[in-house]
Amino acid sequence: MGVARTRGTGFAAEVVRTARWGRALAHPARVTILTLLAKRRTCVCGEIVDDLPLAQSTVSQHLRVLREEGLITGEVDGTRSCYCIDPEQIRAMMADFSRLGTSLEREAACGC
Amino acid sequence: MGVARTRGTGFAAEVVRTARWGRALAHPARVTILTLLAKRRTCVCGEIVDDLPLAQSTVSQHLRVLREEGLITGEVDGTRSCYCIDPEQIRAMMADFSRLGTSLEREAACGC
DNA sequence: ATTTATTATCGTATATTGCCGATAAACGAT
DNA sequence: ATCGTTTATCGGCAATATACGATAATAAAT
Repeated sequence: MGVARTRGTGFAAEVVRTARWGRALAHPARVTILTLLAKRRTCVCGEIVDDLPLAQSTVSQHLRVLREEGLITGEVDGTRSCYCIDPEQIRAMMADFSRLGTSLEREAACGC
Repeated sequence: MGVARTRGTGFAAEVVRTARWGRALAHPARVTILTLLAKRRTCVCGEIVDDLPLAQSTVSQHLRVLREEGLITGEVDGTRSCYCIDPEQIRAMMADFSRLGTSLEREAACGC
C-alpha cells in the first residue's frame, strides 16, 4: 500500500504508533514468523523459510519488515542469521493494542 | 500493499484473521476513526471528515475498509450515513490480539 | 584456493493502497 | 420540480507491497 502523503502527519503520535504495529502484523507471513520465533528457541532464518509457503527472498523481506518495526532482532552467526523476538517491543505493541481496546470498548453504545 | 498471490493460502486461519485485523489498523486514519466513533455518540460521516486531515472521498474509502473488515457498521439515515463501532467485532479483534500476545510472550528467551 | 551453504539484496512484474478532484446518487427543503 | 446537502463511487496518479528468480556476499568446509 502506498505510504500516503499524509501518513504520519496530522495524526496523534500514539495513533501512528498503533498503526505501525498494525502494519507489521498486516500479513499472515509476518504473524506466522512471530509465532514461530516464539515457539522455537532457535531462530535461524532457514527454518523459517522451510515453514512458510514462500520463497527465501520473500521471507527475508518479511523479516526485514519485522526488524524495521522493531519486533524482532537479527544477529549474524557465521553464515546464518539468527532472529529473535524482542520481548520489550512485543510488550509495547500489546500495551498499545490494549490501550486501543479499552478506548474502543468504553462507549460501545451506538445511537443509530 | 499488494494482496499477494499467496495471501490467505497456506496460513493458519487464526493467523489470517489476525493479519486482517492488523491490516484494518494499519493506517492512522482508520485508528483515528475508530477512536472517534468510540468517543462520540454520534457517528455521522461528515464529522469524521472534519476531524481528519483528508478529503471526504479518502475518508469514505477508509470507512469502507473498516466496514469490510467488520469493525464498524454503516447505516443510511436520510442524506447522511451513520457509522458505529461493532462492539462484538472489536472484542473479537482484541481477543485475537490478546491470544497472539500471550503466544508471543510465552517464550521470550532468546538463544542467540 | 575452491567449493558449499546460507542469507541479503537486486531487478522486475503485478497488484494494491492511498490520495485527490469530479461526478453521481439520494434525500430533504423550498 | 429544483436546489442544496451529504455521501459513495469513479478515474487517474504516484507510491508501496508482495512475490519470485537471480545474483552477490559471507562464512564454513574440503
